[in-house]
This record gives sequence, C-alpha cells and structure tokens, in this order.
Amino acid sequence: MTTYAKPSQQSSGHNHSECVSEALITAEHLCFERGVQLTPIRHKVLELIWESHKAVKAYELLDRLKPLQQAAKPATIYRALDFLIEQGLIHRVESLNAFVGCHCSGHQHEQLLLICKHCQEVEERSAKEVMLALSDEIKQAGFIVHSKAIEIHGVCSTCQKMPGVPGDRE
Amino acid sequence: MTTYAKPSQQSSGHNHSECVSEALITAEHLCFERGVQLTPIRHKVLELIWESHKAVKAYELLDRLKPLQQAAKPATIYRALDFLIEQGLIHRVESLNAFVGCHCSGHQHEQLLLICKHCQEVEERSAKEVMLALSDEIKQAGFIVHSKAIEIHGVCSTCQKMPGVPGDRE
DNA sequence: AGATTAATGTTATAATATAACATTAATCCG
DNA sequence: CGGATTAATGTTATATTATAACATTAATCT
Ligand SMILES: [Zn+2]
Ligand SMILES: [Zn+2]
Ligand SMILES: [Zn+2]
Ligand SMILES: [Zn+2]
Repeated sequence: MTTYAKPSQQSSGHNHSECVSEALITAEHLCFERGVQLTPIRHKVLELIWESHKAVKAYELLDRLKPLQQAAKPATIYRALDFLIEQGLIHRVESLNAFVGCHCSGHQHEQLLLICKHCQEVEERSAKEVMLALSDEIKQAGFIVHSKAIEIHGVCSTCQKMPGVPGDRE
Repeated sequence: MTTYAKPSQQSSGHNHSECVSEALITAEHLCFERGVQLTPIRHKVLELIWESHKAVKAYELLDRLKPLQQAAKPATIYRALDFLIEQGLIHRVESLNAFVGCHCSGHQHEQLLLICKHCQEVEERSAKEVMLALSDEIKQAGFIVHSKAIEIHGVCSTCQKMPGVPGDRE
C-alpha cells in the first residue's frame, strides 16, 4: 500500500488544503507579475512539495511526478527546483538535502527553519531579532552576504506533547 | 613532516602551521581526557582538514589520505569524520557537504560560519548576541533544540580588497 | 588466556546531483 | 505571418556524496 498518497494533515491543526491552494495562487500571481513561466511541470512540483509541511527529497518528488509526467528524469526535478528556489517559492533545507514550501513567498528573504526530527515538519519563522543581531555580527566581520541558512534541528512543540516522544536525543 | 599540496597560507595573515599544531595538540589532549582514541587515521584526517581554513570534501580527504593509508576507502573517511564531529573537533558545513576544523574545540557548541565563495575559507564566530536572540526565538516557538546550523555565504573582508572580486553576485 | 568491545578492512550499492547535447515550445521582431 | 532567438523540456550518461553489511584485526577487560 502506498503511504505517501495522503500526507499527515496534522500540521498545527490548520486547514492544509486551503494552505496549499493559497500558496499555489500566490505563486501563480507572482510568476505572472514577474513575467516568468510557472509551467505545468513547475506547478506540479510546487504542488507536490506543498503536500505537507515536511521537507521532501528530490527523488521522492521524482517518484511522485513520474506517474503524471512520463518523461520525468532527475534533471526534470532539479530544473523545476532551481526555478522555484530562484523565485523564492520554496527553500532548500541544506542540512537535509531536501526542499520545503515557502510561506512568505517573496524574493530572497531571510529564513529560520525549525526542523522536527520526529514529524519532519519544517516551521519557517521570520525571527526579526535574530536577523538583526545576525546582520550586526556580519557587519562587524566585514563580510558581504549573499545568502543565509539558519537551520535548527530538534523536536517541535506538537511532537513534545505526544506520548513516547521525549525531547532529548534517542 | 609531510607538506604536500601547499594550501594557501593567506588566512587572515596568521601563522597557520602554529594554528594547526595548536589544534592538533588540543585535540590530542581532549581525546586523552575523554578516554577516546585519536587513532593515527583520525589524527591524519584531522590534520588534512586543518591544512587550510577552507571547507574540504570527504572524497578530497580520501584522495589525500590514500597515499598514506593504502587501504583507505570512503568508509575510512566517513568514520573518521563521524568521530571528529562527535568530539567537536570539526564542523560539517551543511550547505557545502564539506568539513572544516573547529577552533573552539570543545563539545557541541554553537557555531556561526561565514563562508567565502571566493577563497572558500570558513570563519567561525561565536556570535553571542545572535545565539541569545536565537535561543529566545526558539523558546518562543516551544521547540527543543538538538543542533543548530547557521551558515552565511558571501565574500570575506580579505577577498573584498582584492582586485576583480566584487562583493556582488557574478 | 579468553571474552568483549572498538576500530578498520572490504565489497557493494544507495542517494544526491550535474553535464552535455537533442528536441520542442514560446517569444520576439521584421 | 515566418524566420530567428530564447526558454523549456527530453534524453543519456556520469559525477558526487554517503551508507550498508559483513569480515578481520586491535585494544581492553576480567
Ligand atoms: Zn499547511
Ligand atoms: Zn514534530
Ligand atoms: Zn590557521
Ligand atoms: Zn574570501
């Protein structure tokens, strides 16, 4: 039995289908305004990433795309991912070699990712104070920033409440 | 003493051979105190990582280790790396799939890495203010931390001064 | 010495990612 | 419109990064 068909809808108790359709509509909008093409493949990949709030792997996406796109190959996925990242529609989670939908779908914004090792969900936070302190630190170092990755691994508040899921390392 | 490769000694103008021998002595000390074995292979891999302040790839290390360790295979390197990371003697740079020597060689400390795309050198900073703000943000999110990765890509102050190396994206 | 654990050797393969070139589709411009 | 140009996708091959599984050797313990 395929288990990835219906990913957990638990995500902090919100209505995820609304959450997804919002993300897709926003993406369509942004791409239109920017005069870039959210082609069917790119759109589908974005939709697949948004199936849950978990970080998803490139080859997992490939497996899911294949039934819908006969010709799908690694390059198909990686090109779509490149595009989506460029447009700020998804984030690459460096510490997982995986990808996650971006909530604040604009261009090139700061990001703090809270990654749960229990449920694999990724929460994105703007973390203004952190970013401020960070800018300061970087300025002090005389460094010119191109991109930032702030990735925190641990156990999310939801999973902490579940029985048999201690917050400490196993 | 082996001295092939001759990696760039530029690193912020410091005496890097002293820098390395210090790191190695500290490592030997720590391992002894902890009752863990800094075996010849592990020691050599650590030394190879410390050849420069650049992040170095696993298979690059493998290539450099082979002449000295006939039997070296991927597993040889990855096991040594696992050990060194566990002991807090090196950091894994998630966004590069690479490894870099740790200055503040203790156990499991916070880290902010400034990664230069021009010279590939990685500067580690304790960034107290950032870490404080970060702890706060994480607490607010009700998240339990296991590990943090803060990786900033850009151009270091040294490279900014060099001709033909603009700070902006190429 | 014999048992136990830790480290390394060895072979194979999994998982992630890109290069290079061919083909098709979209857009531009006269 | 029709040819030129650019953008997107198809296709094949391969590079890069990482782990699994089991055998052997070395270190440590009693
Ligand atoms: Zn949602
Ligand atoms: Zn969770
Ligand atoms: Zn140095
Ligand atoms: Zn530099």
